[in-house]
Amino acid sequence: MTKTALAPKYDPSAIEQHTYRRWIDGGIFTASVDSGRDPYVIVIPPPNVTDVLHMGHGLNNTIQDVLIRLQRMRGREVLWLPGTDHAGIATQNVIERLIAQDGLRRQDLGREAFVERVWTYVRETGGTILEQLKAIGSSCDWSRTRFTLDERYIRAVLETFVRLYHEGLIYRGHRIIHWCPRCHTALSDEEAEFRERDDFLYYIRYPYSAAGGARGQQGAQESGSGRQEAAAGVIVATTRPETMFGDICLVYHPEDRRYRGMEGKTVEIPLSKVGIPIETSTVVERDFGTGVLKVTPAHDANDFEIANELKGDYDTPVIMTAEGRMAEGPRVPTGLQGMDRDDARKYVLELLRAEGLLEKTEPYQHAVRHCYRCHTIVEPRLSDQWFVRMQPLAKPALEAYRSGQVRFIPERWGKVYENWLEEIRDWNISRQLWWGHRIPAWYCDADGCDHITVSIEPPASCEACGGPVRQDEDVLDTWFSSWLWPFATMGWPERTQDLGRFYPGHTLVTGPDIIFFWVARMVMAGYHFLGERPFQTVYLNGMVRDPLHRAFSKSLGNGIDPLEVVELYGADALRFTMVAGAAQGTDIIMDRGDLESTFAVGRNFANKLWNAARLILANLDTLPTAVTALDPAQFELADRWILSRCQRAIDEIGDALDRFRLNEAANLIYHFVWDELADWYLEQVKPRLYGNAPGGEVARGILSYVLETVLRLLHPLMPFITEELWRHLPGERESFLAGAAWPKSNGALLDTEAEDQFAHVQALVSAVRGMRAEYGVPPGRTVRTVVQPASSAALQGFNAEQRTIERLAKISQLSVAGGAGGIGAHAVLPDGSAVFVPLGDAIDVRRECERLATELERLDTQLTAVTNKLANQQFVTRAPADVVEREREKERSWREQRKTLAAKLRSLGC
RNA sequence: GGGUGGUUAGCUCAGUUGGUUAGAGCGCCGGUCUCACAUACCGGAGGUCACAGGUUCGAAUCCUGUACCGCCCA
Repeated sequence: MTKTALAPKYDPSAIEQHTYRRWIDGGIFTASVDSGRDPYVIVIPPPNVTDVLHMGHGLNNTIQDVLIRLQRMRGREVLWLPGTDHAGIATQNVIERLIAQDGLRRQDLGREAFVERVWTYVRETGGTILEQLKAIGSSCDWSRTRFTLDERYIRAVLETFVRLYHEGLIYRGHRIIHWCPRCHTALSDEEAEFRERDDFLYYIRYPYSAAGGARGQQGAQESGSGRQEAAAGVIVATTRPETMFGDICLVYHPEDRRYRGMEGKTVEIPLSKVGIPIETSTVVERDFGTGVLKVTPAHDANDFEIANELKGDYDTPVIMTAEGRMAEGPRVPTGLQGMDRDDARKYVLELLRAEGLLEKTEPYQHAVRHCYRCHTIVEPRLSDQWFVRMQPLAKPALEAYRSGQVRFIPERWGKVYENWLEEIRDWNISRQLWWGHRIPAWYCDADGCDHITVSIEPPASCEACGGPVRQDEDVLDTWFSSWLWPFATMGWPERTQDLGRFYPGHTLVTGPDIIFFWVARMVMAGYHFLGERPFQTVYLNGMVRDPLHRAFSKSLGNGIDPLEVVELYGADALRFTMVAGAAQGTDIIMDRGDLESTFAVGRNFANKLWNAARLILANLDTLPTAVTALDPAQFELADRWILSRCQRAIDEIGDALDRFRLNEAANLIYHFVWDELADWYLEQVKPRLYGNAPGGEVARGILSYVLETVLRLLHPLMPFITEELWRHLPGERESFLAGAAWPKSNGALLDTEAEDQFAHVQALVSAVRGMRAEYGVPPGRTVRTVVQPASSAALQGFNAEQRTIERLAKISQLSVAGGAGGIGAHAVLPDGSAVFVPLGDAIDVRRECERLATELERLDTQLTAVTNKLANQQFVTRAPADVVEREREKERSWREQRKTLAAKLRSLGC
């Protein structure tokens, strides 16, 4: 390996791109179909083809990469399959905005030219987000990159449609759907999100029609009002007065006494003066408004259903256009025709007020559906659309969860999934867009034939009558293609090698916001088309939010650009910070105002590792001896200690990762590297490295082993820096850390005794440092120290590491013997060992007495508590034996400490 | 309206099945440019674990209720 001196500061920009290039050239990320290894597969949640990387992608893909790199190191045949989604509405919107700059609408271009325009854009920019994923280290198999509009993928989508149609699971339906008047398309239930809105409830009088001859019935008015006009009609409360021109009747509950006998009477719609009857329906909520409901079947889903139940034979008058403007026609007053729905509402209210038909207005908060892409209020609209019959598909998906075939992390999301599937409704998959998979259905134009030909290949003529056909204008919901992602990416419906080898997959990592849109539907599709679950575990990561807990969004400008973070602090710093900061499934808060402190953890840690490695590598000029080839008899206490701690790190980190506790794994490796390796072992080992102490070979062998192990353990989290340092390790090993083996712990190196003894060493050093600081001993000055060990472990530790203790605590001479009394600074270690630092004049006896007295007081409080606990028969008999034993141990040690402390107080004459 | 998550140090958060003297990072205070690292080292301060009840020998952890913040569904 090249032996170049490492820079004193870690500079990620100098190595990241180059390192990524090397991985690619080495073919490390490419999955093999014939390796014979056990596969491990993750399919990426495909980002929109027009997306640019944001922090949410950053977190999501980092988690995937950690899992992928771990399994790769564990020897699995790993496939992380990347790709993008054509994102019908979103992408079409982008291009429409683009051509709008030239004053063009898509209709001006025509369908073909417009779609070609989108393709041009997608060819130019579609790879952007995938390139950005490389900047954060994602180890995807780029040779298998897919797009939902790849030729083969289109084939899979069409095949799916045709099959489901012939199975009776896709049908054409005439009903109210959610319509976005801005995007000009239908939406599924999931795509029409509820949002709370502060609105008004308008109480409108529908006068009795003159023709109807209804006379002064006491009707909808509050009894107290007693106003004369009250007699002249029925009052209806609505949030949408502008839709009243589409009313077909008014309804009240048949048991509502207030309106008894009104059934069959006629009122007229204000302004338009169209006469409509009054009916009854049991679905009316009597408590709402006045208890009378206006029924507008073409513009409200509930009303549509109510209308279907009514006895009378009614039309469903449509009074609004696809653009959300008031329609032309006899029902809408001419002054309103062509007016936008919002303006129409204002104008209608104005007119009603003028005519004295607006009884009252009250504030009303309610949830209104909005388009999930452009946030425009959705317009319920009656139309013909294609639907998927969901119940039969949901069944196996539900069963998969209940039987544990598909599990969620965190578990609670499983209930959300289950609940949605239980109450599933049919899925509207038609989109009135141009960008997407065109629906493979052809309508017959022949007179009297209403056959629909559904096939993958365009039919020459109607398959029923041979008449001329024309294709459905619409495209399919994007999710109708992405629900096939786990297998369509692998070549389905062909039985490809990839499909045989890599389906089913293992883990899906995504956000809880798309459990319905995507996760549940993928499970359905997996079972329906392949008879198997698409993955076993769904890991749902949290969202990235700002300090006010708001999701990052472009309009708020509160987002953090991951690429900016990569540039400033490096991809590893970004990754580590995110993983360490995001506990399982919880949101992560990041402040764009203070990037420095937000990412300090990761950046500082990378630099720490870099420098620890720099120290070690600088001393490995000769090939170090393997740990297993060293003579254990020559190990110092610290050697045994670090080796033992290292084994625990291996086990604990592996365990945390297996449990998807990525943040625990991050914190474990952090503390092992920083607190144990750097702060203690590297300090302990220096004399041996610098050659003035024997044992250099042992030290170098162990350092080399520990560093190598650390690099392996840390690689999934911080791939770049570890791969770079890997190159500098002397000796023969795997050429890429990314392809190297995950470490296995060696039970023979576990050494509880060494850990125990070394803990006493650490305690002593800390105690002396503390006393030095307490009395302001200058850092350069050495002190004498006398310690009286209270346990054999302490005694052995102090003896074994006397030189270390002296060096780290700046002690001129450490006496491990009795007689630790007199004027000076005093401390007691957890096991009761007494420490004495004779500071002579520097000591203020009164202050020392106070300090020790405080200590004693604290001990007494604790002792009382533990003594009471142990005196409690209930506790001793009911608590588990090991808990009781631990309490006894505490009491022993505190009593010991107290004894020592009391003696010190006496000797100081306090 | 139903469901669900949260409320722990100034800030961001850990705390697995109830058994700690409640932890971390950042920030703060004091001291050090000690030959790997000032993106560092050493020492330190800081919390009645939202509130009120309850279960238990024992509650940050379990139960009930309240308040506030969030998300999902209707």
